[in-house]
Amino acid sequence: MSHDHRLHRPELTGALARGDAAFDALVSEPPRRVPAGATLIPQGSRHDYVYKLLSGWVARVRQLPDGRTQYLMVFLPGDIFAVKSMFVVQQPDAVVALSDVVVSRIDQQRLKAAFDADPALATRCTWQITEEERRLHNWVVSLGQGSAEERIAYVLIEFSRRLAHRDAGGEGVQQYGMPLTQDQLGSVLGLTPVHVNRVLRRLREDEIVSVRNRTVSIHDLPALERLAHPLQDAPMPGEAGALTEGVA
Amino acid sequence: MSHDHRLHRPELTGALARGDAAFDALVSEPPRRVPAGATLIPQGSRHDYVYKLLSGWVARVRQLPDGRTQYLMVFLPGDIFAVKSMFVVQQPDAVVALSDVVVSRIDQQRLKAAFDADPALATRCTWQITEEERRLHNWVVSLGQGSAEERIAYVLIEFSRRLAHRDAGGEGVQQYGMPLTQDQLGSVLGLTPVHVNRVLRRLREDEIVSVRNRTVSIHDLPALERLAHPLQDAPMPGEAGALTEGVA
DNA sequence: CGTTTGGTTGATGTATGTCAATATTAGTGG
DNA sequence: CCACTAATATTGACATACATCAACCAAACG
Repeated sequence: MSHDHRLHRPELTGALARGDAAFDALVSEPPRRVPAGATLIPQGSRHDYVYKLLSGWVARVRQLPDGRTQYLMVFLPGDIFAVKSMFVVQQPDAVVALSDVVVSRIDQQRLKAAFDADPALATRCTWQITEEERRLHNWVVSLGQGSAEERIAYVLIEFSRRLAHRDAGGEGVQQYGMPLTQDQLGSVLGLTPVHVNRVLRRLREDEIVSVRNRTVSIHDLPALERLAHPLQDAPMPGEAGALTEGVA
Repeated sequence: MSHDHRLHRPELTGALARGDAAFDALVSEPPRRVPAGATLIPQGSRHDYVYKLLSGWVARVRQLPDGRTQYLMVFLPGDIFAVKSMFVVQQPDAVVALSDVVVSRIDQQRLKAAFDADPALATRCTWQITEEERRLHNWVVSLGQGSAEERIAYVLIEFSRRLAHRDAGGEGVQQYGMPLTQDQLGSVLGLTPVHVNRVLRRLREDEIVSVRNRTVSIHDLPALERLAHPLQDAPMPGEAGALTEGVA
């Protein structure tokens, strides 16, 4: 968990790190291993745990009564998810493992007690939701205004940034593993899998990105960013910059 | 601020009410009156206040560099907004008044201090973000999967419910004022204003809802709910499972 | 090896966008 | 209260991005 100092309040850095540690300290059970495709939280069920994702990819999914499916959020290692458990009885969405995954979890009641007792932990949890909200805002913009091409470019860049963030704090990574199938990508993007396929083909033919074998290879990052550009948040000063490091 | 006991944890009711009162107690300046169309928070600016909306409608808006516009959230009286100010330096989106509005506000630093000192207030703030997140999830589903008709039906019902919630706690209200222009509705829904117009005409001709004069009149609520149904969150009652099992 | 799952491609349909003109309503100042 | 203007709403003709349907192919996999 790290954050961009142009965006986030730098005075929180310490509290966030302490909150993160406090979270880990509360974990009592050993981490759980969950295979790809498994459901961590079934949709509509009562649920009493909050999770931290240690490795692998996980997604929040909503299935409509008539079968349509929308992915609402993709979580990457370091993310805390289902913080909502502290506030709601039922999770209105399922959470599923996109790849083999390792998570640790805490009972919501224990966590809520600690939340009340430790402001740093409260800050860390609230920060996580705030961060999710930011991503959701971008998501809404993407779905509401973006063309298929823009949405795809955007999501591929977002993944790259978020992954790089953790590993290196660098600009983004040009190649990364991405367990989503084209079908799932469609459900993330609100597009048909065949349309996803066609757009990916075009991007590949134009030598911008290729997505093959669960691997994304960005060949022409500037071009990709140009495509995604209108959807970036905070069109701030110079250019869409890297997310920078934080946290010791 | 009230909540659904089928969804929210009942044990929080007290803390939420206390947190709400704590928020009000922190307000030092008299409420501010803001005229329709005014910008409360400009996009991309540094901002240091958290607000509570006392009356009127307010929205969070994102303007893309090429002019496209997406509304990200509509706030109704009772909502606390810009809680994010406690965590981020810059607001990536503008917040504008959709109607004449009255708000009270608190400096983020004072609020953050109180947040750290008073778990009930922290709970209230975090609850608000959680609630926003829930709405955003529904929003993403709506944009990603809904047809124009479904989205419109859904948004009209959501407004009705949220308004009724506050006033009566009842089911929803059949008639209410709604300051959004068709153009703005389009920016909320990710649709063209002319398409919004056409769909509204159809709904009016079918005697389901009419939107005229900044007033929404629901003539056939069951029909409207039937249209919006697939997009509702939390297929609450027992079943709804359906999503692939597979845990090991 | 056959079966499955995911990917690729074509032909065709449709919901929604675009462009553009006209009507209506809402302000505004005289 | 009227005349003028600017917003907003309405409608039509036409364009297109994306969906749908339906094959076929290529890895992955037991």
